Amino acid sequence: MSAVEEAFHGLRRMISSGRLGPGQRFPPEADLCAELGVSRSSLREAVRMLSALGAAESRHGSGVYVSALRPEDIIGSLALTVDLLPLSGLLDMYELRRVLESHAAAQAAARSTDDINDRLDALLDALEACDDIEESAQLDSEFHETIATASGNPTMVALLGVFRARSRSYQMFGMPDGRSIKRTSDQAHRSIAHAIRVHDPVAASSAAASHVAQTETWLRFYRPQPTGGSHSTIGDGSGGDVDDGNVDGGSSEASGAVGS
Amino acid sequence: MSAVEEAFHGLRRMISSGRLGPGQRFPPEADLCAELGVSRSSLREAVRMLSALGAAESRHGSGVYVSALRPEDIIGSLALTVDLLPLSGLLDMYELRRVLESHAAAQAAARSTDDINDRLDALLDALEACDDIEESAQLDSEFHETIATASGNPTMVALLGVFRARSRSYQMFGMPDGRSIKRTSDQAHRSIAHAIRVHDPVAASSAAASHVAQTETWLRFYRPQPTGGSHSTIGDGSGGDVDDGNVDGGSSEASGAVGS
DNA sequence: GAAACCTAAGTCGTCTGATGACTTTGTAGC
DNA sequence: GCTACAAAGTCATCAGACGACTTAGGTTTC
Repeated sequence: MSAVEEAFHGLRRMISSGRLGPGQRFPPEADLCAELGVSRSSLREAVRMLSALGAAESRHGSGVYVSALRPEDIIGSLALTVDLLPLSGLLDMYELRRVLESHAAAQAAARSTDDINDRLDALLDALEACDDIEESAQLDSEFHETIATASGNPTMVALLGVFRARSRSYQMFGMPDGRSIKRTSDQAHRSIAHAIRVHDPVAASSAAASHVAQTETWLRFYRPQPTGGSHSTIGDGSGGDVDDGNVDGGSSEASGAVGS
Repeated sequence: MSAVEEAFHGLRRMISSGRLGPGQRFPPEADLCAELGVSRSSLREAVRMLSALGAAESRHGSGVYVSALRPEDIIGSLALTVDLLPLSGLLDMYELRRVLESHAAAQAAARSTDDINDRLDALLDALEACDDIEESAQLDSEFHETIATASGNPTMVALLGVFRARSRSYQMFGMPDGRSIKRTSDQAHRSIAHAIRVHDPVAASSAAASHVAQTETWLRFYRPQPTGGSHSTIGDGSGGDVDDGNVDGGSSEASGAVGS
């Protein structure tokens, strides 16, 4: 095992063994080097890995700390890399998103309060009145996040957040049929919100599933122009019912707009 | 922005802009340092981050390469850190697992072939005949992975694999009622496999959901002894219907056994 | 001519030392 | 008590050197 791997697993073990708990501070770099038997460079690379994965956090001048170790922290670490996936892979993710979003809507319907329902309605009012592409994307995202939060599972919020962040790179509302797409999307949102308000989990679930599936279809057939550039599609020949022909992959730099 | 972050985003942009595609090689370290304006140490830390997240791969003597950028690659990077989560967080993840496992079973039921059905039956025969805790865990895991694979979505396979890897740290079959638990688990597996064989997605879905929920209940109330040590539970006061009282968190070092 | 071997260049992996920046703590002064 | 300041502790970054590994190309051998 290389020096960096050695250090990485050593640090990891300090947490998994219970020696260090969430929020606690690691010993100083010098001590860690001595204990793990590696140089400072290698140790630092190992710490970077742990912090990229959301399990540790380095504070300049203070020390290296174990993160809070909430599932959200770990899952959130995906956010910076899902952006890099080509579109063909994104479609696989949409199947997961559809299932989870649907479940979240059902849970939200079972547990919704007046506060939540009012907030959802307010967001939809603003969204329908909104003409700006970027702002629409933001409101759309908040709508879905509110539902996820209402479902009561922070891990779900984080995972759906990651999926949503990825979608944002596509100019869905900016596509040729943008206005028509947005109208359809607005209606779907109303259906979901209504089902949640009347505590109908089954209706909420299917409305959400249908909404995500619709978005997926737009993505697949309209082939939106990515905003940051494009790279070649990778061939993973196992997409199930996913027609992964020569769909071009792309990725986000400028933040575009999204319909989801 | 710090030097390492600068470098990290620079590297990331090389991919997202389309300048480098999956499998392609980055310029040598020296060139990257010059282009990004950072020292070699900082650059290397940035590369480590990217590789920890599954987006790049460094090969000694050869160069740094962009990964295949399949969703599995990215999601698989979670495997090394979910082990660190305390039990309270794990229960949130089980809700996601239940939903996804259930969906995968339904998809598998719709698409199962003779090969798959035979393989599932063979695994269950072996599992029921098996007395060794560790081997049981392995067979159990293969059973679930086969179903996920049959569902046709590699991203799902990867995500469920991550969840499963985490479960393995708990000695479920080794608990006081281990034999009884394993019998119940075996029966549930048979139900799932049967529903898949007869192409009944609804039955497969509910059988799988029920199986995961059962496992979740065992985990929550039996409080298995973690094998590697334990750390204090973190309080996230938002577990939905999850009763996150003073359940002790733990983590894996020795590979224990699992029922799932 | 083909295969095996060898050599050299290119590249990453690791270590060491030095300097700067930031945080924290304790102390002195008011 | 509060502020200001100084000192110690800690991480951030850079630079240089050497070793290990891979790759490519040429050479030898059969």
